[in-house]
Amino acid sequence: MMARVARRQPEACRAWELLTRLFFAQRGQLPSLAGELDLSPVQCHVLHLMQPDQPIPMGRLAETLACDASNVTGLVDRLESRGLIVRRASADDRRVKVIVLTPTGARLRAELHQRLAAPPDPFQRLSEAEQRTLVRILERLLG
Amino acid sequence: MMARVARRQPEACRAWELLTRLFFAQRGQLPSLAGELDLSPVQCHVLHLMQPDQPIPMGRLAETLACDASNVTGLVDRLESRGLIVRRASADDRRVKVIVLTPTGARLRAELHQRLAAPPDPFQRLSEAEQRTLVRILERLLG
DNA sequence: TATTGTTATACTCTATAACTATA
DNA sequence: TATAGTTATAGAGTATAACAATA
Repeated sequence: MMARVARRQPEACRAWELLTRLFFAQRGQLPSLAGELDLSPVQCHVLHLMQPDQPIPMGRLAETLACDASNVTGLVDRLESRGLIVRRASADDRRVKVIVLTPTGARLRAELHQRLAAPPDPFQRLSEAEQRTLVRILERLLG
Repeated sequence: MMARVARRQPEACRAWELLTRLFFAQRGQLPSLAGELDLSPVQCHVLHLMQPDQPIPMGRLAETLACDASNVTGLVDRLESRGLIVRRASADDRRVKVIVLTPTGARLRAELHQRLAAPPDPFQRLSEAEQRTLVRILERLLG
C-alpha cells in the first residue's frame, strides 16, 4: 500500500518528506511557546482544539489526542485547577463528562492563537503568488 | 513585529494557520508510529536527526530539541542502553561527548524513515501538478 | 572563570490494569 | 455486559539547581 503510493506519487512523497522536516523542526518550538503561557505542549493542543461555547466529551478528547482516557483525567484536572476549563455532566448520558472553556480559558486560548498566528521568518522568502498557491493547495489537503 | 507580518503578509498567515492545523493533527500520529518501533516521540526525533557516521555533540542535540542539557543525559542513556547509539569523547574538547549511531540504530533509523515516508491519504486528492508545485514551494521554505 | 555533561529532585505526560457509576 | 471516567502504579520527558571535569 505504502509502496504503491510511493511508486505512483513520488512528488507526494517528496512533499510529505519536506513537511515532516517542518513538523520535527516545529516540535522544538512548541515547548518554548507553551512555556511562555505557563502551559505544556499537550495543554496547548487541548486549548487549540476547544472552541468557546462548544463542549467536548472527555472521551473525544482522548481520541483526538490519540492517548489513553486515563491520561485525560489528569490533564483535565490540571487545566481545571487553573480555572481554564470546567467539567460538566452530559445531559444525554450521565456517564459522560464534557469540558467547557471558562472566560479565563477563552482569553488564554485567544492569546495562544495569536502567538501561533505569526508565520516563521522563512515565509517572507515566498512571493505573494507563492503564498496564495500554498494556501490553495493546503486548503485542498485539509478540506 | 508579528502585527507587521500579519498586516503585510495575510496569505503567509493563512498558510501558516493551515500548517499549524496539520502539525497538531500530526502530533497525535507520531506517538503511535513511535510505539510500533518501541520508541518515544522524542527518541524518534533524535533518530530522525542522526545521520550515519555523523557524530553529534550532546549539547547540540539539546539545542536542536530545544530542551535542557540535563534532559539529554537520560534520553541518551536510554537510547544507549538499547544499543541504538553510543557516546564517544570528542577529540577536540574533552568536556564534550558526541553520540554516534550503531549499526542497529542505523537500521532502526532507516525503518523509521521508511514509515515516515508514506504520505497521508489526503495527498492523493492533489493533482500531480499541485504536488510538484507544493514541493517547489516547500523547498524554498526549507532551503 | 566559564562551559559540558551529570546527578538529585520534582512535576507532567503516558500507558496498563482494576474500579465505580451508568447504560 | 459494555462503556465513560477515575484511581493506582510505573516509566519516560522535562526543568532547575548543584556538582565534577575540563577549558
